[in-house]
Amino acid sequence: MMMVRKSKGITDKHIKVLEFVNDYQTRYGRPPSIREIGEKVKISSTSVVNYYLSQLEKMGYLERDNRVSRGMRLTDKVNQVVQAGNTLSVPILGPIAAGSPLPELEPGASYSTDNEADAVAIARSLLPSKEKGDGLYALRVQGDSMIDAMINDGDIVVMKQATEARNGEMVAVWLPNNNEATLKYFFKEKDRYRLQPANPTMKPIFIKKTEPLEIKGKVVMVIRRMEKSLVV
Amino acid sequence: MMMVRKSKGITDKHIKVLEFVNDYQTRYGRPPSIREIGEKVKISSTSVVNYYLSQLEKMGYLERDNRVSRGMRLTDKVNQVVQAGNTLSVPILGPIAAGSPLPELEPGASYSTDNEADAVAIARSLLPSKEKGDGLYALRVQGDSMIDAMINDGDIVVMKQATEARNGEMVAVWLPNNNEATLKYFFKEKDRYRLQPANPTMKPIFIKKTEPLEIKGKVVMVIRRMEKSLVV
DNA sequence: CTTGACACAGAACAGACGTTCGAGTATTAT
DNA sequence: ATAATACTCGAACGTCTGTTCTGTGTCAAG
Repeated sequence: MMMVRKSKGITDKHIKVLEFVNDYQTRYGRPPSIREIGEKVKISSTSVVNYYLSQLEKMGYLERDNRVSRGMRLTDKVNQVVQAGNTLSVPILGPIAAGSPLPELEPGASYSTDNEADAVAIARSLLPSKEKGDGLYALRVQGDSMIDAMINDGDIVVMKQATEARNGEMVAVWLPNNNEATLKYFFKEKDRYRLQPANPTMKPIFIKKTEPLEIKGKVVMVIRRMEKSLVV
Repeated sequence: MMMVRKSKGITDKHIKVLEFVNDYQTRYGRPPSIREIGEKVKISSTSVVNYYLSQLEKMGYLERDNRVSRGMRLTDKVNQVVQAGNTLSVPILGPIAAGSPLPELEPGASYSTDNEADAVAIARSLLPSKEKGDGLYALRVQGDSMIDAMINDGDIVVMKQATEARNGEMVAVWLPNNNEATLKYFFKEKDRYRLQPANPTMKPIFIKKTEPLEIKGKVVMVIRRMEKSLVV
């Protein structure tokens, strides 16, 4: 009853196909043939595989080159469904500075990487192996305010969406009372939070549990590129 | 006269083939067909292309899957000849610490990445576009001695072989008189060198030009992974 | 019930593709 | 010179591969 149709959406079969194409691609360095897909995804006709591939192309999950054997490649959009490739495209959502609030994220959303200019490619091998790539985003550090976190102006911090943290994890927090964004190691103590700078010579900040403290994400990685030289 | 044979070695044609396969692979996400290679490399017979591919396979530059269309993939060894893929495998040559000398490098050598455990994959898009990957190596920072360079224990510094530097570049230097390795911004002044810490709150070191100072490489990138949390 | 959209199967076709073979030319070693 | 080796070509073969077409069954809407 009613239009409870799944049409227009991705079905299990679609995902199976994408997964297999991705697996095959990473394993053999080339896309599979239509018949190879059919075998593994239990589709007994090449026309049906072709049918699915056309749909996936329309949905933007892959591009096809007509009349070329193995003429297909997965797009970045596939990362929302399946983890693909050696490299993960992490969107740079904006700047992070001490005085400005952190960019708001819709929880669970995957930020598509339409704009390649505003993204960094991270080699998957540098991330924890279980990391799928959901909820990963990056911020560009502005100003010297993170120096006590050993993070410099211009650095890129790769973060994972989170609203809580375990002791010892480095998190991005927003302190409404201080109107301040900061990156610190997080420790929950008796009745307060201890925010410990990465630089061991610096003193921690203590926040009472009654005071507001918003965890915006965990720091996964920090990248500093040295191309442009210091001009002092 | 004499065995000035190029045989057993790579010829221009071989490199042309590898370059094209690599270009095609990065552009289309799949290897080219034998005939596509022949067109671009100006080989008018498929059997000749096959001939070269067999040789390249024997030399270890690529693997082939018999009787499969586009059944070939480049190996890591290709990186020594051609820049391949989205990701560059940079070998970690050893630790860097204040008190221990930096690893010696044979100039111009390309350090093959046999051992994947001792290498980091760097997304090529994070490197300067002209960077080919020769003479790139990485060091794992040991201890807190580089804190004034905003570099932490456990960080990975990606370096490029160099014995000189321009003003403002961050270099790894060995100071024989002090028996110290350090990472600093480099400035040549009238009769001295100024080594400026990345942390603007720290004071520079001055080295008279009469004193020895060995530049071991330029810092290209710093990577800090946060997987393991701080335990204090 | 009829219609139409949708998912799937099977077969057939034409072109793409890897492989092999016979033969020719150039380069080097003996 | 002669033989061996390296390199190149062209063609033919059989299979792989993408495409297309016809047909079947399901299911919901009118």
